[in-house]
Amino acid sequence: MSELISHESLSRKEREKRARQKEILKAARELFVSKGFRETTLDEIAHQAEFGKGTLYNYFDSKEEIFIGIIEQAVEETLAIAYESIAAPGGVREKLLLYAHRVISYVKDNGELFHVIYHELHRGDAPANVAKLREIINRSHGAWGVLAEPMRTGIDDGTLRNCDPLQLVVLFDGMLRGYCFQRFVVEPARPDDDFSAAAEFITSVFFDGIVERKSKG
Amino acid sequence: MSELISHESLSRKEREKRARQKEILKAARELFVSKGFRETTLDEIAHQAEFGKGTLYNYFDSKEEIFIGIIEQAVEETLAIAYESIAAPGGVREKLLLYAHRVISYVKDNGELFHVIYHELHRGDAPANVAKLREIINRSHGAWGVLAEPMRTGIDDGTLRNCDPLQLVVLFDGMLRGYCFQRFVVEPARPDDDFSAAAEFITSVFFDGIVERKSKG
Amino acid sequence: MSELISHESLSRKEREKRARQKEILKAARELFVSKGFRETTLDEIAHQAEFGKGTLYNYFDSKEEIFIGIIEQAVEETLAIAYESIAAPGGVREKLLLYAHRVISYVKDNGELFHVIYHELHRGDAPANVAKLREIINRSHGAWGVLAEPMRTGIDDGTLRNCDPLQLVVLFDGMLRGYCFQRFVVEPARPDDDFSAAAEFITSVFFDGIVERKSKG
Amino acid sequence: MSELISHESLSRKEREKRARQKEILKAARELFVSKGFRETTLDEIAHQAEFGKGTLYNYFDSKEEIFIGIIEQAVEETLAIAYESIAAPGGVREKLLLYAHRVISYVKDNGELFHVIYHELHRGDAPANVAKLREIINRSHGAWGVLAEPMRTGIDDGTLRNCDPLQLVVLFDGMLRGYCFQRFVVEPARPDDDFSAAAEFITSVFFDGIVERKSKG
DNA sequence: AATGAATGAGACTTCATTCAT
DNA sequence: TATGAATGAAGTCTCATTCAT
Repeated sequence: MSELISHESLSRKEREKRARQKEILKAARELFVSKGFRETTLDEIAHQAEFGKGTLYNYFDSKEEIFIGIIEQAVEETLAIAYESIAAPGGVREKLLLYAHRVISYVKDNGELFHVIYHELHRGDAPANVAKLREIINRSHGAWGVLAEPMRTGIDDGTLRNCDPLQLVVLFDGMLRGYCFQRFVVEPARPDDDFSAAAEFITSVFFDGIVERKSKG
Repeated sequence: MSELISHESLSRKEREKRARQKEILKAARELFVSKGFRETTLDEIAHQAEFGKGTLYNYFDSKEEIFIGIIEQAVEETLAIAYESIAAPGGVREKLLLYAHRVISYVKDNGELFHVIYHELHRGDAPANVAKLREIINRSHGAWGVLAEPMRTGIDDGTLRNCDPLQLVVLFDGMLRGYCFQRFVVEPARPDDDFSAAAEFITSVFFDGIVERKSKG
Repeated sequence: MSELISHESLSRKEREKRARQKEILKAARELFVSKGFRETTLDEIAHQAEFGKGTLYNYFDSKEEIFIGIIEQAVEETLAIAYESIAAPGGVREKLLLYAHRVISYVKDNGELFHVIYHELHRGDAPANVAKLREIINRSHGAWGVLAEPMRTGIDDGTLRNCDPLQLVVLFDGMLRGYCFQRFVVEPARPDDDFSAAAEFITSVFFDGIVERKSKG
Repeated sequence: MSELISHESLSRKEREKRARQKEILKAARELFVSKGFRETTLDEIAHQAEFGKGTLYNYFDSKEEIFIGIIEQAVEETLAIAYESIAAPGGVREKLLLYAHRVISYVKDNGELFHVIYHELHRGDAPANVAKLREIINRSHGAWGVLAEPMRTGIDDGTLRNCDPLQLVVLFDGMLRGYCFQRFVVEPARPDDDFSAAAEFITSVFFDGIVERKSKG
């Protein structure tokens, strides 16, 4: 029994540590997103997380480790969206429609997170953690690979034009990011409108193009 | 006459001042693009521009003013691309194809410039120059408006689907940015391939969609 | 009876407390000697002593108190060496020879302990414990006084040159420290050689000088 | 002529830089000696040197570089003393007597400088500059080698006992350091007495020993 | 007009000490 | 009593900006 207790107590400690880490990441994430990584000070993070400055160092080795933690979170979330989407019932179109939905919601809630991340990731002065970052970046781009699968299926069964499926994913993703940027960054004040319609419109443009087709013959 | 002379001399001075400013902007631009705004020091800019550090302050009031100068340059260039594109002969499709060309070349040559700019522009703690920046941002988004014109024409004459033309521009631009990001940031090492083909492919997807059409039957 | 019990229990407690203090001092001493006082953290001491960090404060009021404890130990040991030496059978020469032996062994085993202590003791910004430190320092220099006794005897009975006996002790001690510094700090890698011979040589130089004497003639 | 001017101006700049470096070293040296290296803050050095904190970094890359600068100074001075001493007219005894004089004066003026230096030099966590420090340390011990020369001469011509000359230097130096420690550190308050007599006494003990010799018989 | 040495606010990080459990 | 998470003062170092030359 003492074993159980000790096990439980260890588990509780570990759980509490994880919880604190998440709290800190949450606070830092908000600030990083609204101000950028370099522009956010540890004092601000500590204040936002309602901890003392030194306490942060009990959970992360450096400011950079906090940033890496956030990136890991975001990458996991991105991958989750991709996997959820391809698990949707139906064909490619249905899956991408769901993906569009999810991405728009995600960006709406998380703002410029990806912008900040890309900004920091792709710079020359990558710090000591090059190896870890490389791995994370690769995982991140893995989301494209996940979505490429149903695309390939569509190509193989003759539903879609014959071309590089990864390329197609990139273009679709590009349209989504473009939309989100214009919608949430350039015109953030506009009241929420129908994001479902937006997702459908984008998906429609991607599959059918923008040329008007006199249906009927 | 002394007025004339003084006027001429002032004019020469003015011209020289502009020339110096451009040199500084050129140096700063290279550094900002490769290292980011915060990470570039005035020492580095001064060294790259082959001026003394103090001299920079004879041409710009602050580091931020230099950044604004670069943004202005970039916005002008972006607008120029938009105007050139819509001036191309032919219909919407030809104009957008040219735009795709131009954007890909531009990003290839200027790297992450836009990334850095967006990163800095859309931050909460915009400093004293809010007004000036707002104006620049608006001009920047003006490029979308320029491209929206031919789009509207296409819609009006029934060639294109009936929808918000600005929205369409945003999606097309998004595909281009997505492609460029994947091509120049994620896979920068890949040898240059046929960018014309890429531009045509993207334009084709945009106009015709990705669905395979059994032409005729 | 309860008094007795309580007294006994207190006594046991007291004994245990002393034991714990010694354990802590032992751990701290090793670290202070190899890393210096300022460079050793309480975390390291706690880990080395296999106690929790907070527990240390049940036995010492501050990091500085730990250091003082170590100094006290060292001073006691130094005095012990002095007293042992003068208790040796024989005359001044035999006593000092034993002292040389002891000091060399002690420095060999305790490394730079004295160096660290002197370094910390003789600083301008002596903290709150000035009084206590002064007292300890005086005790420490007392070792010289102890050794001065047989020296004075030698002077009085005409065996040694007539001069200040304390001065002589200081010079002899200096030679020993010089030897130890060169032997254990400058050339620590050299394999152990005959320290007895060294002690004898030093003692011989001190008593007889370095001038070659044509014995007899 | 412009060449000459430019050459002169460069030289002036260089000279001024050296002068500033020396000012900073002077200020830092005083503080390091009285408080120790770790205990002296950059703010204090800056204040003592009457410079802004940032200015120090125009002349030294880090606090550690300042310390290294001081060590280099001290080592040069030590070597100078050694070389001056062996250049003195007369035999070994006269040379060592001069050395004793010089060392006592030097320690009187520079206090615990060497103590601080040794303390910092011989520790485990030697920083990045291991190579440079090693070289400096070796130069420093070179002073012993310099003094060993006349010692060897004395041995060779039969004046001195046959033994390792370096060993002898170490012992003589030890006596001097011991004397200085007792005189300037332990009893700093004592009014200046006759240091010449002290130097002569120490030299006499070293050469002749402390045993009373019934001259004549 | 050109320069770069001087400046000090502010950044990240460490660590002795406290205190709730 | 034993613990170690929490704390914030204090340390080193950076860099945009100023100003005397």
